[in-house]
Amino acid sequence: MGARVNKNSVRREPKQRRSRETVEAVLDAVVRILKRNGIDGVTTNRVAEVAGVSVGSVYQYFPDKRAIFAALHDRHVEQIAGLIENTLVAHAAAPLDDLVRALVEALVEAHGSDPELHELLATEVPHGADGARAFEARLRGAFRLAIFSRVEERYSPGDLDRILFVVPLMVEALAHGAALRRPPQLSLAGANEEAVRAVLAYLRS
Amino acid sequence: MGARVNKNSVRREPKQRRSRETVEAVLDAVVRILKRNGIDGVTTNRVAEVAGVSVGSVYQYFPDKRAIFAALHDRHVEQIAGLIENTLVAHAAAPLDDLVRALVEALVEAHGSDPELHELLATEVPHGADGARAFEARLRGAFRLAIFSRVEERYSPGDLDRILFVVPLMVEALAHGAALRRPPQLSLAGANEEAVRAVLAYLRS
Amino acid sequence: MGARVNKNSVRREPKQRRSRETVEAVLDAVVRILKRNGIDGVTTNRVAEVAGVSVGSVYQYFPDKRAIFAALHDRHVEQIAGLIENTLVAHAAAPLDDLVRALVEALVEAHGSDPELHELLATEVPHGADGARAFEARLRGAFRLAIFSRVEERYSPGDLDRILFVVPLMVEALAHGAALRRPPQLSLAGANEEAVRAVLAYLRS
Amino acid sequence: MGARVNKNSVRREPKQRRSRETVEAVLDAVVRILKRNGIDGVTTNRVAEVAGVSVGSVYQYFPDKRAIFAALHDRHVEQIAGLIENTLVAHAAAPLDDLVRALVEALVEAHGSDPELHELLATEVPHGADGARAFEARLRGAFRLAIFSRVEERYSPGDLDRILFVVPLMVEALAHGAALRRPPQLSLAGANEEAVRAVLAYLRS
DNA sequence: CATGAATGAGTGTTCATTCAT
DNA sequence: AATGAATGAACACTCATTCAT
Repeated sequence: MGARVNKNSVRREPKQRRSRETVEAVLDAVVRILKRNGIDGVTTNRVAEVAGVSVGSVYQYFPDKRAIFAALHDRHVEQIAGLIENTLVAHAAAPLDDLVRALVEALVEAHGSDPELHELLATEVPHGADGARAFEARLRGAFRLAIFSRVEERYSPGDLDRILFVVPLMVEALAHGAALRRPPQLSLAGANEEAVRAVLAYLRS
Repeated sequence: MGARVNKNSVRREPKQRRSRETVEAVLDAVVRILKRNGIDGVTTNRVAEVAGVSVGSVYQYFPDKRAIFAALHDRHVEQIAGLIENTLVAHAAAPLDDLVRALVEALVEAHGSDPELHELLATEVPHGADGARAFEARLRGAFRLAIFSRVEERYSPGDLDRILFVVPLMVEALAHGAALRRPPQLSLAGANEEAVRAVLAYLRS
Repeated sequence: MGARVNKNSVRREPKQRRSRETVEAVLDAVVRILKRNGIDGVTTNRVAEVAGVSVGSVYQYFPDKRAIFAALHDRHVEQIAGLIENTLVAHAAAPLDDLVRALVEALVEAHGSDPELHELLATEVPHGADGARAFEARLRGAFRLAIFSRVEERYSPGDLDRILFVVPLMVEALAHGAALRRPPQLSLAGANEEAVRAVLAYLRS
Repeated sequence: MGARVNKNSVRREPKQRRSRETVEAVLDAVVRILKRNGIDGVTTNRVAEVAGVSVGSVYQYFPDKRAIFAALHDRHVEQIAGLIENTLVAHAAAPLDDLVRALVEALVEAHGSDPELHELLATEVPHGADGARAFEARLRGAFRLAIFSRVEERYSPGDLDRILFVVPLMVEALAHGAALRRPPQLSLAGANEEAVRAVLAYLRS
């Protein structure tokens, strides 16, 4: 029986791994082309070529071109949300100041590590309103977790709603701004610090 | 000489008015199509048709398709910036609380009055990184004006840079969020209020 | 006034002529390719090339590929129907024998003059059931005219329906057969003659 | 020896049965898809799926897609020819009138029992000229048998050729017409009757 | 023999752009 | 300037066919 399970799993797993690998390869190819040639360079044939698969295979995994972009956005959102969740776990026992600082820094880092990609994703790669809303909701979920897990903080449900409305938007906007829209006079560290201050000022008000 | 100037002006003005009208008609046509058929429905030929001009005329005013989108974003940015500037003038003598509240409300109103368009502009209509940066810079300019004009507030240059980094991003993000990303439990007024609180908390910190 | 009419007509006519010419060119191109490369050689791009126009222009006149085939069938049907109507006019005063003989011969000639095309049209070029029915109806209309115009023949409405059911089918089938499905032992003239005999035998029964 | 033959036959037969079953399944699948989705819905992959076999298996039995269509036409021709042969056997001793009537009715029935399929086969499913000629020849063969078998009828070889040219074409055209191209005023029975009359009128002339 | 994932040549079609009128 | 028919490069996508398992 154990053998059977093994047999099944060794049969199914490679297929699933293959799938994931292909999907990742396609998404990476899109990113590479996006950076090299801009959105207009992203043709399904070129994506396939750069990903090292055939066009047909691309269409095995994505119903159409838009779906590729949607998946790219999803992957990105997932990365950011994962980052937040990790940060929260790592600072579960730390004072609020430190958590907020860590969160902001993590997001700035996320935006800053590949600013070009971020810009591209936000400004050129089409993503329906649903995608944008999903991003917000995912972020909110991550933050909800972060706040719930802190025993010392106690909020009424109404407070929680308001905080979960303000904080994700603030952190995302300031982190994005720190990485990509900093005015020339402001250093990255300074922007970072100011973002942390703003969030803490709100949380303490 | 006066005659010449007059002659020129009567000749040029109608022409310029004609130009502006055509440009506006084209931009409005894009918006209409965008809402009805999404970004993929926006073809230059259809834009011309809906605008009531010929394709050729569209190309008289825009070098290529991207330029149309760029102009659309520019118009939008200008509207928002104008709004801010108007609000600031109207509340030049008001207490800071009131100004901030008015600014937030004005932006929420701007986003909320045609949320569909906003969403579309932000998520579907391509706009290079330059466009996004220009938006930010324009907003910053409007806010700088708002702050400079208040004699009672005095900030060091460093403070000013930091404030001009944080506030526009916050206000824009929270107003956008209040109009379009509000969690179900939160009323528009509640979101408004919370946004104001957040901004004031930061400014007073 | 006459000048105005002229002006209008010289302006509109060339456009209409242009249209018809393009449509004919496209249809002729399809026929040429069909004979040279078979149905699989008929690609819209090749059709355009052979017709001496751009693909875009082809799509100005035909909504899609099937429409081209439909138009080809229509043209063909019209040619045959026209042939029948001409024959009938030319033999309006002739005895019935002669008319029938002339009709059969005209149709055999029509099928036989370009047998390859006929075969191709019937066997390879897709044409929905509607097309086939339209062909039949058109033929029936031509024959109805032929029979009505002969004062000497008098049929009850029921008879007429039956004749108009049998004769077009017979004539078409036998003429097609004489041109394209003749058994080896039978000469074209012999087949012709036999077809005429069959139709007359029926009409006299 | 007998043993060997047996051994071979028990081994081959199931295989052959399997083959026939697969072939039939494939052809039935084509018919089903044809009716549901038209000729453009007929893709080899879908055919395989609907037939419940793999694409690979389809290619085991058919060298390419056209061969599937050819087989479909062949099967259809065989059904009709078989029908004629059966009818002839059943009416071997009947008067000519009855035989002709039975033949016409059998063919009308054949066309009428699944008119949609017939239409599709004739108008959409490509079948090279060879196929059409083969159909004609097969029909002719069936009729030749029918005529030879009647001892009472005596025709000269020339007569026979002419009859074998006219009758199959007439019967096929009229039966097809009765089932699928009847004018609105004419009942199926009436069309039937008229077709019989026409054939008999010819045969007696 | 059977399978069905993978292939990639090739297709129909669109649409930004031009330019003769 | 304005027009809009014509262009044709380029694209998204399909599907007949293969072949490693």
